[in-house]
Amino acid sequence: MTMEPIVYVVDDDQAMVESLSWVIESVGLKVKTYIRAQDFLDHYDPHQPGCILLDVRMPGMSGPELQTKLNEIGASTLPIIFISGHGDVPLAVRVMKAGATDFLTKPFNDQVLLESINKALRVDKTNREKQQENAQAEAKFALLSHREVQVLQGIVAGKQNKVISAELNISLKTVEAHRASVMKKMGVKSVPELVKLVLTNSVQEPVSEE
Amino acid sequence: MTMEPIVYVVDDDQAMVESLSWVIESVGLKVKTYIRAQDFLDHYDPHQPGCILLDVRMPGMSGPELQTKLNEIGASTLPIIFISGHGDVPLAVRVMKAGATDFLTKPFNDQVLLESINKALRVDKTNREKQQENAQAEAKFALLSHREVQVLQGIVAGKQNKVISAELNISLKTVEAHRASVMKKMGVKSVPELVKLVLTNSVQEPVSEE
DNA sequence: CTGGATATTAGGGTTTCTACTTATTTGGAT
DNA sequence: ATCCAAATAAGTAGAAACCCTAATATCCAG
Repeated sequence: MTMEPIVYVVDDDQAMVESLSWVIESVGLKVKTYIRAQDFLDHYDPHQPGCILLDVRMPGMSGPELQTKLNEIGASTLPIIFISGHGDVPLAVRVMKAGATDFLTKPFNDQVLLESINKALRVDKTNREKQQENAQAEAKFALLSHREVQVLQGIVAGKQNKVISAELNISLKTVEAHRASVMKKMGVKSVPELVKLVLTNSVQEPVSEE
Repeated sequence: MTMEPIVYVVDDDQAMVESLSWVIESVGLKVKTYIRAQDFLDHYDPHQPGCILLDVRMPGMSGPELQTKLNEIGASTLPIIFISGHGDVPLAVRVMKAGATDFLTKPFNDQVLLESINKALRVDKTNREKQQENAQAEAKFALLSHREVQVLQGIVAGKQNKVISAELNISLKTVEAHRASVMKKMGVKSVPELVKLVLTNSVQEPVSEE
């Protein structure tokens, strides 16, 4: 289920919106337009891949304000390309530092626009793939019981079963049972696979205090 | 050997340089100044922590040109804070996309400047720590013979010794010997440690966010 | 030529992990 | 109260890994 990406155009200038839509659709990309930032917020689907072409200056919620809001809610960070008619360097720098992928000043070349959109869509794609992997690892992790998590941490920390059993005050046999259960639930057949799964998916690591 | 960071000021405007130096030194930071980008290139030490305050427009090599050059040679990417007297949005966006940590337009508040410098120095510090760990791992890795590297890869891939021996067409006993040698040379006592060492140090990238 | 590093193999013993089965207890959820 | 998942634990057997010593062959450098 690889959804076709959508280029969201958020701009209050009707003529600009139509012009942008024409250019973007001319290369076969889907476009959805909003004349107010709030409209976008109300209707967008976090699971839909794509990117945002966002006007800086709009009545109501401004482009940068929308960016801040999207960053705050966190879920599904669509890449944002800002579009501005006036040269405001501090603003441009601020939104770039806040994670925007580009900041275009009018008038701009169609080629520049499309290039920027393509890059944003590529970024979104890799982000989503990463998130996907992560979600799957999290889902498996959620299946583990409290004890199993403790044992998992011991394994990843490189501790032997007997060490884990001593630390948790349970028998070696019990640790072995939990260990087998962990391997099965996490869907791996070797310790290195388990370690990789845990490390590359930002699952919590054992904090070895000393 | 934690060297004191140095704020490099690269600007052809003598008055500006003195003003910046005064502010930066007033909070106890060391400053070195250059009136030409080439001077900086000729004299800077990649091992010296710090950051660069870089004027955009200079006779000879411009600020962005220096940034490009530093990115090309790659080694020791000092965080760069650009300083500009004129509002050129496309330029600001370009250098930010190229990795600059900030872009200040004159006139700017001392507080803003110092805040930006502190952030750049923090970024540099974490980058260097990461590079340090990486270099140590690389050094250990370099000690391994060809065969040992092959066995290491097998281990990290989660293969059993007998599988590795079959793939390399050598006896199980030989694999065991190489395996022990690998663990010793890499300075680890368990497979999970080994996997972590390899995974977290195989590919390094400079950190750029806060 | 010789010493050192590397690669290869082996024996033998110890430790650890895995697989399979069985069984008791306990704390929630229905 | 009953049922179930989780935690606990034991046994047995075999596979795999670890540890130590030792031997042979090759190649390179001093």
